[in-house]
Amino acid sequence: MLQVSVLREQTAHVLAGLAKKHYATAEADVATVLDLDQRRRALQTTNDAAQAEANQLATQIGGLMKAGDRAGADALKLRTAALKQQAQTTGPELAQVEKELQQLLYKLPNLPHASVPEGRHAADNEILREAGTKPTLPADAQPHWELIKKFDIIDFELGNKITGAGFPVYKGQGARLQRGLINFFLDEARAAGYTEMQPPILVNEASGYGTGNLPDKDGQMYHDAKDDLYLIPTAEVPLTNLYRDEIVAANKLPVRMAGYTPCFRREAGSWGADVRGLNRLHQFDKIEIVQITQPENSYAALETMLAHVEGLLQKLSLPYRILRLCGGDMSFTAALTYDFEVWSAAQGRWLEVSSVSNFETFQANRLKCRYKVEGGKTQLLHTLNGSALALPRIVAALLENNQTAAGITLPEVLHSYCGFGTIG
RNA sequence: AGAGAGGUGGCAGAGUGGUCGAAUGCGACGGUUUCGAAAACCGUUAUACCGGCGACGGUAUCGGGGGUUCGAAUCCCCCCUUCUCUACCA
Repeated sequence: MLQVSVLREQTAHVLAGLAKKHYATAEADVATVLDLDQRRRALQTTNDAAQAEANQLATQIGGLMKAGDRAGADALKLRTAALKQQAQTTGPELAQVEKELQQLLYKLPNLPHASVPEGRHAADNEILREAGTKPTLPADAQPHWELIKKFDIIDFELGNKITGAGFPVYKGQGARLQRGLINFFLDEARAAGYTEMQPPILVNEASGYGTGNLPDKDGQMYHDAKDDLYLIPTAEVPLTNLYRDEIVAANKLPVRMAGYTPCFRREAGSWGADVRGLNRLHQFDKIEIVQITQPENSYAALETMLAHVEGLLQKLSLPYRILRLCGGDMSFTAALTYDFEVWSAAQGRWLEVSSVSNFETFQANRLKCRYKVEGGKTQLLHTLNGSALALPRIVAALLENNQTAAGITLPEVLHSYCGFGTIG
């Protein structure tokens, strides 16, 4: 959520940013925000003054009552009754204006960083670099959805039976590969200075709002109506919300956390042709890294996260490329996002396996996540996160890129983690 | 899941209708003292919003929300949560 003060003091900058994100009704919405803000402040000034008078009268009445002057007290009560009546209209009016303001602010996306390229679609993303060697596959190479059947390691039919589409069952070496990858990613994160965390995978409504998943993406999360809890779409939600309503001590900064969790996404409306196999699932495993930093350090932190993810892909010997997302393709909450894609050789396409973002104060403002600067004033922190990494597409690329007549040859680094070097 | 008891500032812990944003202690910070430190003493020590160039003033917040009242930390209702006992379970 953007800060009203920023809209008020840097209106032109805000409008330019929203335009870069292709937010259609920027002019009108910003004007409305400013208008609501002005009305809100005027109403609060009026209300506060009335409340101050009422408080003063209440004290006087108390004094009169104690002195036994019932008539005097009753006289003052006439005035408080009038104030009360006034409050009955201005009070709800203020609440209404605040609510409208809040709802409109929830609708406005974050402003993009200066380095974000112009553009509307994925095709406009800037390719930062490409690395690794694309493998030359044998003539009878198969896509991963065939390979998993051939080696009997991931079973979609069984998942259909016990749950539904998009909930695969990992079997034998498939399950062990999952476990090995999870451990590998967690160990790497720990070595890079991230504290391993195991959060709940159901969160309450306030947490959904804190990271910006609500109200924007309400339909994308699984929701348990009975207890009003949401299944997390990413560990970003519980981990970042650990710092909701906190004033973080300066010596605890930067916060660095890593967590493995299953992730749940309804993917409403996006179930289509090119989402076969492991490309898109309702449940998948992911290791997420989260940082909370002082504003002046957040872009340096983003670079370290980028380097960390890049190192993982290099250790897995997967060909990859890094994209800087354009304004139109970035998420609602991000100020700057780098996507990592790996080459899925049999599909002949790039698969997104990680998204690393700086949210600046956008989440922190909702979260009320702050620290104290010199002089004792509180200031919003910056939040960042990235996948390090999401498993299914990594598995897809590992299977496709490393298929040989003898089976799937796993990269060296995974052998000890999995307890085997070859699938098949 | 049933019964009972609680949730107050960074922590501990008073306060059961008015002068309470809240005693006291601890901790932390600043100062005095000291060669330095400890001890002692003095002082400071929540957050958000509104008004003001500022000094400062105002409003709200005692788990959350609603209500009663001129006035609520204190009374009433709902929710969340913690502890004890019972039940259950990995």
